[in-house]
Formats: sequence, C-alpha cells, structure tokens
Amino acid sequence: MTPTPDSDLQLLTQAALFDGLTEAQLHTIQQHATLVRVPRRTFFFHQGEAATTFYLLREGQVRLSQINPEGKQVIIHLFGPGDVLAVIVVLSNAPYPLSAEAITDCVAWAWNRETAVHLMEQCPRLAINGMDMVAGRFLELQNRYRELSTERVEQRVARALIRLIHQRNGYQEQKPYPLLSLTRQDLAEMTGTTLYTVSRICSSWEQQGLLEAGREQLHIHKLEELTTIADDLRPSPPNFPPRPN
Amino acid sequence: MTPTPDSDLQLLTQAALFDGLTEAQLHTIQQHATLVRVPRRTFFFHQGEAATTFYLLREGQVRLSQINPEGKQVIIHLFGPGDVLAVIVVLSNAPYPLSAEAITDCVAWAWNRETAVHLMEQCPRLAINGMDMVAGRFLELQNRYRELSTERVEQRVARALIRLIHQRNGYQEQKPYPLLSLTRQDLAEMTGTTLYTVSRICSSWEQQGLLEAGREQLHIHKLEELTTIADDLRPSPPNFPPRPN
DNA sequence: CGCATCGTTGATCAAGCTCAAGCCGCGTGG
DNA sequence: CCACGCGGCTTGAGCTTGATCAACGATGCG
Repeated sequence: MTPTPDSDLQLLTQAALFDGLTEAQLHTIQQHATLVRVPRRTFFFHQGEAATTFYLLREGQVRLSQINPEGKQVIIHLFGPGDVLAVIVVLSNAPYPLSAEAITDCVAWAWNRETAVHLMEQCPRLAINGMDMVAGRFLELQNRYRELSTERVEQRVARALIRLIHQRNGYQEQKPYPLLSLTRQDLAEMTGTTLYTVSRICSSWEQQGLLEAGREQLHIHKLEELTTIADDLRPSPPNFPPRPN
Repeated sequence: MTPTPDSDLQLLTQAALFDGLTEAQLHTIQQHATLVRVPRRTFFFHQGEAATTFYLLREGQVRLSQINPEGKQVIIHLFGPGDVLAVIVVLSNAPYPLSAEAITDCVAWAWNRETAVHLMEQCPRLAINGMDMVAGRFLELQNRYRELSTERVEQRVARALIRLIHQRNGYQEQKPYPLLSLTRQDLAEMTGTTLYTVSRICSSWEQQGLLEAGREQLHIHKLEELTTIADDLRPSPPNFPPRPN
C-alpha cells in the first residue's frame, strides 16, 4: 500500500460514487485512501474473513463468488473499473459473505471500515451514492434470480453474454464484441448451469455463425440474435404458431 | 391517508430504520409521515409504476413479487412489521421493479421521494440505517440465488420454511410453529419450482410427521429435521457413505 | 347451493446433469 | 526445441429430477 499520488485525484473525482461531492470532501476522502495492487488469480478477500476494507476498482476485472458447503461455486457478479467492492458489508461488521478474486491484474483504492462509516456520517451524499450503487446491483440480482427461476438455460446464457458486453465494453466497441478472460466454467457459474451445457450451447451458436468461440474468449457477431434468443418464449413442440395473443 | 397521531411516535422510534436518531430528527420524520391502510389482496404499488413513495410496515404481511413477460411470478421477499418497503428504488427515480401486495390487511407509514431524499441528506444516520437494511435483504437474496443454483427443490423448500419461521414469528412462539396465509403456490414462487412439486413435498413431510399441512397453512413440528434436510448433500444413489471428508 | 380457490395425485416426458473419454493449445522445463 | 502436462474445451450416452398435463377432492365464502 502506497499513499495516493496527487495525479490520482482526477480519477477519483470521476467515480460515480463521488458524484456531487465538494472539492474539500473529495480531498478528505482521498487522504484516507490507499492504493492497492492485486495480481491476477489472487484475492481481494475471502468469504468468511472479517470485512475490514472496501474498494473502488480502478483497473482490472474482479470475480465475486460464493461457494457452498458442497464446494460448488456461484458467481454473483463480475466487476470492472469504477465499480465498488464490498460497500454493503463494510457497514455492518459482519464477515465477507463471498470472495473477490482478480481475474486480471487489478489496481484499486481502499478504505477501511471506520473511515468509511466516518466519511459517510460527514457527507450524507456519499452514503446516498453508495446506496444508489447498491440499488443497481440489487436490481440486477433480482432480475437474475427471476431468470434463474423462470427461464431455460439457453436464454440465461444469452442474457449473461448481453449483460457482460454492456457492462464491460460500455457499448462503444466495434463488432465483433469481444469477451476476454471468460471461461465456459465462469459462464456456467453465472447462469446456474454446468460447464458442459454451456459448451454445447456455445458450439451450437458458433455453428449458426452467431459468435466465434475460443479458449477463454468469445467474439459476438450477432448481438441482436442473442437478444431474440433471450426473449424467445417457447415452452412447446417445435414449429409452434408464434403465439396467438 | 390521515396525519399520524402522536401516539404513533412511540412505535416509530422503535423501528430499526430510525436507530440512533435524535428526538428532534424523529419528530421531523414523523411530521412528514402519513399513515396508510392497505386491505388484503390490494397493492401498495405495481411493477412499472413510478416510484414515488416508500413505506415502513407497521402491521400485516406483504408479498414482493416480480412478474416476467410470460406471466410467471417470482416472489422476491415477504415482509412483516418493521420492514421497509421500496427504500432502494425511491432514491433513483426509476419505476418500481416489482409489485407489493398485501396478503393480510396492512397498516404502514409512508413518505414520498422528495422528503425521503431530503431527510437522508439532513441525517446521514438515516441513510446509513437504510443501507444496512438493504444490505440484509441483499445478503438474503444472494443466498437464495446460490441455493437456486446449486440445491435441489426439496432443500430449497425446507430452507424457505425455516426462513419464514425465523422472520415471521421471531422465534419465540411455541411448537408447532405456525405459518399462516401461505399457499403452496407462494412457496413454489419463493423457491423456483411448481405448485405440484411443493404439494408432493409437503404431503411426504406430513406422512413423516414432520409437519401438519392445511389450506393456506403449515404447522411445523420438527424444525430440526427440516434443517437436516436443507443441509443434506446427497448427489448419489441411496445408501451412500455419509461423505469421507 | 354453487362457485372459486386451493390442494392432491398419477402418468408422462424432456431439459439438462452426470460421467466418461478424448482433443487442443499453451507454457514450462528438460 | 521438443515433449510433457495442465487447464480449458468438446462431445456422446445414459439417466434423474422435476415440469407438465389432467382429473379430481376439499374447503370456504357469498
């Protein structure tokens, strides 16, 4: 951990978490921040450890996952730059309910529990922003929960890909949209299915020219088609009238 | 909507949401509150409406559910007295992402969006408490998501019952623990399965003397056994060595 | 009494999980 | 530079869980 150099203040101010704060407040916040580097395949924290720190991710990709007694993993979220790690849990001093692993080399700002609470009590705006970010995550999780309850595997995988493209590349990138450092296993753990099923689905989509599949990467050619797959409701024998309603 | 009578201030102050606030702050909050009554089978709000109001539930049971394009419902949470409704969404002025229906006659305090944001900016403590409550819900949802991903139906139903007993009756009640106003359909929508499967499971449990099943109610006799069912990992043919590890 | 809502149970069937076997590509060390 | 091994991926065969459909029973309410 090294003290944050001045040049970083710029970057800090751009984060959604700090929207609407005054110069002075930003300065205080920045003074209490430390910069951490977390190399690929190592952990920000493990499930069960005391939640002492929260992070604002500057560079890299982070996988938030929970593991159950049987050893099965579930991916709750993938984070990218600008996202906030462990805001929720750091307020109540419960243990981390899940683990955060760097999928690529990461750089993040870190604050500890006490300063976090203190800062929020000083500037309500910070608490409100935090709540807002939690809200977004909450909505996403709610939707994924509904999908897991009601949709078939193929649809869920399609949605997962769409979601990843939106949040990772922030849209702008050219077709074919790339998804890197993403294993079939990851996709399976995101959608509540198995490695095997994901593999079959990807193969089938590749044959249809929908995407190009590679080791730890996919390149999506026809996003629109994925969308129609995701929204396609057909609990019925092949060749069904599109739906009477 | 009627102005809140003074006698209610007592009750207000007990809510976890208002923990650690000063007398003065409580008074302000109370002044902006209105009391609403929502009869059984009617809605606090519907999915898709603009989120204008948030609620603190005083009496009754509320079902938070989301409905998908196909018309399938999913129950995200059941609320009881002291719980907070729609805190998350009222900050961002997005539409309600789900519907809230009274399963029994309800009484609740209500605040509108503007006053909520205003109050939180005034007393950070309120924002922090709100975040804390959201955090709890978030953790629950995360766990249910993992369960839905990794566990079999029977386990999920067992867990759902356990959870309901804890949060409804707050423990203290005598065996047999009662669960009222709870249909098989509700249980199915909570656990991501069908009415039929839940019915079969309940029948089987009843035969084993684990509980007593009735119309819209269950009386749990052996909570402990439910726990062992919930934790029972056996992805293997009957009569399997308990697990070597 | 009749209707609506809720619940039960059997028969059937398919989606997707599991297991097994083998391929491919890459990085490491001999 | 090659070979080896590991991590990731593919594909087939078989099987299980739990969904679906259908018919009927029970309960309560107006």
